[in-house]
Amino acid sequence: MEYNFSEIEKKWQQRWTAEGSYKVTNDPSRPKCYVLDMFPYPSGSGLHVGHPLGYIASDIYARYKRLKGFNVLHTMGYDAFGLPAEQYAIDHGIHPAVSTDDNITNFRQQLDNIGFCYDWDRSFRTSDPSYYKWTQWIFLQLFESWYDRKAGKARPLTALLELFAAAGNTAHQCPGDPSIRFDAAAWNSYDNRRQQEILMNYRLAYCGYGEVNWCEALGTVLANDEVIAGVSERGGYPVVKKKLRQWYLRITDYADRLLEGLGTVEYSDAMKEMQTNWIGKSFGAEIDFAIYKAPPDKKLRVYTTRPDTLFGVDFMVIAPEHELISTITSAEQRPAIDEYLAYVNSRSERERMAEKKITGCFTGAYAIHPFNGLHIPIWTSEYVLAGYGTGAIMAVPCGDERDFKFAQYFQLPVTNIIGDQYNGLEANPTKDAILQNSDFLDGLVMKDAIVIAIKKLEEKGIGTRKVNYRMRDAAFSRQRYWGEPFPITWESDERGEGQSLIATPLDESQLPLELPHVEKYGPGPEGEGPLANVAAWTARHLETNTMPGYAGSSWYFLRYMDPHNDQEFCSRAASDYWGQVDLYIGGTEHAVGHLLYSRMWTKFLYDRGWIGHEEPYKRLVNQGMIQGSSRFVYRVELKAKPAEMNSQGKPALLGSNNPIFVSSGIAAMEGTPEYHQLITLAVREIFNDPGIELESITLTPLHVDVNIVDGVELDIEAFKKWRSEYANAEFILEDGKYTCGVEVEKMSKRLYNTVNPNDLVTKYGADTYRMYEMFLGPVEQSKPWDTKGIEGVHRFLRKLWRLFYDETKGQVWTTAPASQEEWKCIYRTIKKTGDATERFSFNTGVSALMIGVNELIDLKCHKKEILEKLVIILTPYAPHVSEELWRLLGNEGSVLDAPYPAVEEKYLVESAKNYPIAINGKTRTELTIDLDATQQQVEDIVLADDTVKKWLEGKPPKKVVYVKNRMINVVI
RNA sequence: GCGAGUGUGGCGAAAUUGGCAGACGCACCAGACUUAGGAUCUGGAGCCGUAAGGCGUGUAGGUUCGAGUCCUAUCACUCGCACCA
Repeated sequence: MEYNFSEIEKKWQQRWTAEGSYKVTNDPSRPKCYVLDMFPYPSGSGLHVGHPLGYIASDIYARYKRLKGFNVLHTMGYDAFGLPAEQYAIDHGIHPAVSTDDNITNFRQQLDNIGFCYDWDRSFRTSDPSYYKWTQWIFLQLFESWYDRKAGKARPLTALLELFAAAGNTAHQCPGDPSIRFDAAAWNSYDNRRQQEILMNYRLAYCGYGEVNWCEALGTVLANDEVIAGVSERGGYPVVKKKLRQWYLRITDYADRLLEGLGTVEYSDAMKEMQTNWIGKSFGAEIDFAIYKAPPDKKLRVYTTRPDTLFGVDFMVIAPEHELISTITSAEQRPAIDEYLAYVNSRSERERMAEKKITGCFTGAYAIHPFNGLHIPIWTSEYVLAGYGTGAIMAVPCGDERDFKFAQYFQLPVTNIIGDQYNGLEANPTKDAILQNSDFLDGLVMKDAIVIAIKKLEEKGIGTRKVNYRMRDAAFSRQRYWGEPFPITWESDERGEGQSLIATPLDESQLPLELPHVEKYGPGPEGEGPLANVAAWTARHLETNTMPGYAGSSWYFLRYMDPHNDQEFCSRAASDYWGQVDLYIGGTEHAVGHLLYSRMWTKFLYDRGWIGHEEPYKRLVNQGMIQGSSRFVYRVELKAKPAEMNSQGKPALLGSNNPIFVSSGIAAMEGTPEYHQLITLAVREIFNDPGIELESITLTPLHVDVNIVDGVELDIEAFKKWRSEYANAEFILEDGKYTCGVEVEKMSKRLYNTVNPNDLVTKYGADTYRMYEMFLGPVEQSKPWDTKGIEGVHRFLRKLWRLFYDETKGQVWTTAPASQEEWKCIYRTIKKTGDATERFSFNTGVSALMIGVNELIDLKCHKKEILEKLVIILTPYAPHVSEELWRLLGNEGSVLDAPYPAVEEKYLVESAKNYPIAINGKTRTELTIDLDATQQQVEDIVLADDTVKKWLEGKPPKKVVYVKNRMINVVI
């Protein structure tokens, strides 16, 4: 009876499904564990071996926790809405609903093959109306809520209305526009249109005009995290700034709590760092500078984190978009400024990013230093961004690199306020220097001076302490088809003014607002979404934008807890039971996008009392990326010398019809005489013509499908079949083999370096495949895929099988009682495997199992009472073979619910230890000594040893270091 | 430029706290069984050296009885951010 993995796996997958073995119930009487994968966008190219890495890790952990007695929630769904799905559909001319369907079918089949323990009854896709009904519902709650900064939490808008009616907004500054101020009387006098305008500036989901990242090629706006270096993350198309009406999430109001929350979760430091940087909190001051010869109410307000350098200011720089620029520019500078602004306008975001040259222009205006009255020239330059701080800075060239370069370029004088800490050649951004030339700050260390400067500025009423964030409110609308429609209609106000439409929420009873099926989903008119082309849609005055991809993924983890509830997004009982996700596994690419948004939504739902916890993911593990290991063949095109001219008198091109490939070792010699000679000889043989002389050789490396390469050796027959044009290819070999070149690249179909899990499962089985992915190395680590080692893991499972059944002898397991040594072996294995699984060190978990099996083979142990424990601890890693063996041993229930064996420590305690004996730190010998030996006993034993005596050469040792249960070191 | 991370045999890696460096596996070598072996089993193996022994965790220092692990400097690679005042 041999290990027939394909039969075993098929059998158990069917039975587990039929028996509902993975069905999870919300059972508050049992301890819970929630293990979640970042759900995939079902791409058209299906899964390659890189994708399941995290899924296998979480599956092992989920199964392990189940054996440990936890009620484990583990399920899977699809992030089906969004730009990639729509783009794929457009590229392939298939409706996104159809392509998404097809892709999901394919994904599901691939996932099922690997044997995951998902409760598929809880699965959904974000594009299901029954799901996005609740995405829309949460959006409406965001729309109807504001952030009460005093209370530090979101509250319903109705509470704000009461506050306004009673006391205006004096106690609750308007987050959207701080200049909006009114008392109760004013509020009550406003008409509905004005009141709605004001409320829009408070809503957590709001609509406004703003500079957005507009991508013409994709025909939509993108969030900041979807734009990389001036081009779109998807497709790499140019992105420009454009003013458009957009929906936003007021995530900036959650900036502080998103930062604080990082202290309560277990994410990697790198992940926390990325989020912290993205939020970009900085502490500083806003300072008002009077402008020379300007009316006193026209002040130049700058933001600085270094108010201590106030006396080092040599010039001011304002952003080209700054509102003051038109009013302060002097007559003689006007032409230069106009020209400069035109130049800035002509530059795309991309150009600015790519070529960072120093540009700028003097406005002709001067600011007045509030303490020494000096006149400070005001410049404008691209390097000051309109969107951050006040869009204006005070430039301190001796302390800031950019200011310094600017000063140098325009030959502006530099004031030194830090003495010999400034060398005149570059700026020194230190905070530790002692200030000079700084009036009341003289003699202070800079970091202490910051506080003092702010205090003085506040006293004089020309500055205030100010916290700034780099993070902007998140753009929340897309001018695309394949997303959740906004449950919003645009109603004209009571005066029927077409220009001032009021965003009006649909009633909850009208949800879900279903996405209409359309045949064509091209862009609508004037930057509007495709829905603007749907007459039935526009007739209802419905919002024509759709929500971005991250809307549905911001709360999906809650839906798994209560997936079929059509009264609520998730009952409070369900979310209270399952609580936080205990383990969340996914890639780093979602570090700032998805994770920040879902953290914000969770905090919001918590604020409003719908759930009881405010951080969604307690522990986050980022699986590494599996890179592709590409293989290359080297094609040569050869030009023969004139002696070989053909009938037309042109040099013959050899290898253009029947391609010729040289092995990588030969290709590597390119350019050497040996290379030329070797190829010439080979070509003479191929064409059976000893007269051929080559004039030139052109070498082209080409990607070849990794699946027809064994290690680096090309399967030539498979290669000829791979492409019809290679059917008659010729090969110049090395040692009778064709060796391919190797390079590590991203895994992608285009590079022919993808490996499909299905192929490996067919060849070795799901259990082998699962274990091999884990055996590759730590989950968090990125590494190139290499199929080579999978045989070793497969061999392990076959060796395991032979502990139970032998090909010739049949059953070899017995019910004989186990020996002391066998117990010791199994308990050691249980301990090591369990510990490894607990700390996500799945590669060492696999190796602990291998060691255990090797030892049991050495012990010739075939005892049921030992083997059945082994089978249980193997279950998380290789569930199919474990279940099969478990049943063959005569057990009744499923191994999936067997109790994880406890470690009996008594079998593991030792009375003596084989100590390494080191001389001066170098191990020279070993001695077995009782664990409770005293220092004196140890010294006596060690010094009597022949090897030690030899090294001592008769002299007494300086010292004998004895660390119990570790080692012994003799110092000479 | 700034921030984070990683450097260990031919290869993937291991070494929870400073205590036998290289577990486990791949590839490799030798042998056994075989008509055969890309099956299976047994054994070998970091490098140099016949051996004794020496050298070994990117490089150079340091702390320590003892360093892959801690400290300082430096190099290389990977990732993230990139005019954020």
